[in-house]
Amino acid sequence: MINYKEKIAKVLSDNIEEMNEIELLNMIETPPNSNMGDFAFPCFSLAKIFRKAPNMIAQELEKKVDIDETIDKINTSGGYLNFFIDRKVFVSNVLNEVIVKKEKFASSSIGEGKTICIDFSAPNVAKPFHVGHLRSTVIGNSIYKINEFLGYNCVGINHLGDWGTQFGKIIVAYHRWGNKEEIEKSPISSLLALYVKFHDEAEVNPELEDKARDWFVKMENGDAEALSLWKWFSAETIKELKKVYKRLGVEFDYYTGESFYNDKMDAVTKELTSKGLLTENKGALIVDLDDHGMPPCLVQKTDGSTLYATRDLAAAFYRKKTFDFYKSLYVTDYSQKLHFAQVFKVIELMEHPWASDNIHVPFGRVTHEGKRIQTRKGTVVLLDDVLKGAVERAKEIIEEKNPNLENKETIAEDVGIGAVIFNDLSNSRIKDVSFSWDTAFKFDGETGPYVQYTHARACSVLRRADVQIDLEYNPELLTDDITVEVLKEIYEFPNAIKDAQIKSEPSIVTRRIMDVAQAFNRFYNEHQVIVEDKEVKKARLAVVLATKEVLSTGLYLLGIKAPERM
RNA sequence: GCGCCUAUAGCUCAGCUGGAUAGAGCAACGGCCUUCUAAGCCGUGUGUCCGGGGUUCGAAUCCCUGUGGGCGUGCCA
Repeated sequence: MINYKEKIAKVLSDNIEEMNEIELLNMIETPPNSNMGDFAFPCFSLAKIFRKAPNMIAQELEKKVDIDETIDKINTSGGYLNFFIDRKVFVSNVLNEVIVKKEKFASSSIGEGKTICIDFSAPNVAKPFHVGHLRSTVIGNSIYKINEFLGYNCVGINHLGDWGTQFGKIIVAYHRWGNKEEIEKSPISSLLALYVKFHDEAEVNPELEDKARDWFVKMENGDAEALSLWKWFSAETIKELKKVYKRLGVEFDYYTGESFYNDKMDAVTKELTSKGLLTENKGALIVDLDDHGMPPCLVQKTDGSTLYATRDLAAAFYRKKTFDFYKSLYVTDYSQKLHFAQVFKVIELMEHPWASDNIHVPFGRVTHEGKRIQTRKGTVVLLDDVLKGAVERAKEIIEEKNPNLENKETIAEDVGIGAVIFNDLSNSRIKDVSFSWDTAFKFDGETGPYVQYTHARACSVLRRADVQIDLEYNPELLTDDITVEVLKEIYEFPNAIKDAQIKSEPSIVTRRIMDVAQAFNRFYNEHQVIVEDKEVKKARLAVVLATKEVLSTGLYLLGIKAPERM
């Protein structure tokens, strides 16, 4: 597609020797209102250089600057030089690109040959999957899809919380209060009950904590009973987890949880020792990070067992060795910020140049009615309940609006789950989200169903028209404000994806497809597409097709289904 | 105490590496379905952009400082 800003910057640089093309490119902006122009160049900063008033400079440039047929006219307004694009050229340029590339529109090969590891979701085994885990899952999944779309080779890793002292706790609890039949019947809820009970009891009986740590030491030392219990608990929960992922449409390339690194931590400790980074402190082994303004990174506990950081170090080395990644992302909530800063710093101190390729992608925490969600306190909002509610709501609306729809169940599932995912991906990931049952089930306005509905609507028009869409349409019929607005949004779509990739920020894609949908709905209400006039019909259908492609690609990148009817 | 994050309309949030009258959705009220899906569209209004300084021709945006909220700060993950 035509890069207008580059074009303008190039011509400007021929007339302004004092600045280079890149500087000029960064100065070009979009006016707040399209009747002021499509692109603008503010001349204020040139006032000093030329010792002239900005509006004078703008007027002089107006006379000198001449682009080509892509720019229809240039005028000035105060200190601004405003460019008006040729709408016919613009419209056909954007539409042709989408019509030719179809679902590949906005994709790229920029990442070819580069591997990106994405560590996401990582729920704890033996604990229920709640709305908090959902964030890492959907953000990570979308980042995966976005990178893949831009040509990167992605490796999705589910770093399950399947190792650590928490298992000691469950083993202790199981020995005291558990029974086999109950766990087999409903593994997650029984294990959770044991976990909660443990914490309640430990408050009055703190020695339980010591017993739990002892059991974890046994696990790390290969104790048969400890390991067989651990294996059983893990297997039961992973079975349940896979059902959830299937429902969410999320896949992983590897289910290598923390336990996977059990035999890979020694090597790290050895390397740390040989590089003189490990020091003993109060019986524990640490890497001192005082010089770097951070508390020490704990690598081994007094009792000889390992920690989260030890496993993350081992994981980083394993991933570098196995995948030779270009970047390695960790999608977790921001409370782990310091932890990752420490781990990455340790790798840097070990003098591995790829230390800086590790990136923590933090996101805000989920609260429920202002309170934190804590598994052990029992204040969880279970994902199952949320999905169930959303799908039921979708079903109700279908019965009300479109009772003759085929495959109601499937579509209700797509829409309900889509609403939940979309909601989680619509704000900047760093912001805390306050979960509320009301907004989770809202299907009006800036929501997933709104975008899905718009997509289904576009599909419906295309189906009814039943005309093959090709490049033989007349762009002159598409130059009105409302239609051009749709194409401007589509024009920006590829940039949104690139931006989202750079920032690991799926909400940029979410916002953009919202805008596309909004512009399209305006167009849809203003212009009848299926009309007698064949020329008009064909031209408008091209806009419908382009919108449909962008919406379905956008939803795909967010991990949301785009049903053709709803 | 120290470090990081955050503060924009009644609520939930956009606002790109500073630029022209600060924007959406929700909620409220009014209008639009004998024409392609009304889960839609159009209209009506509200802002000390947390306070105070500073840089700049220009600051919601950058710097300093204060305040509110969140998170982290050695044997959890």
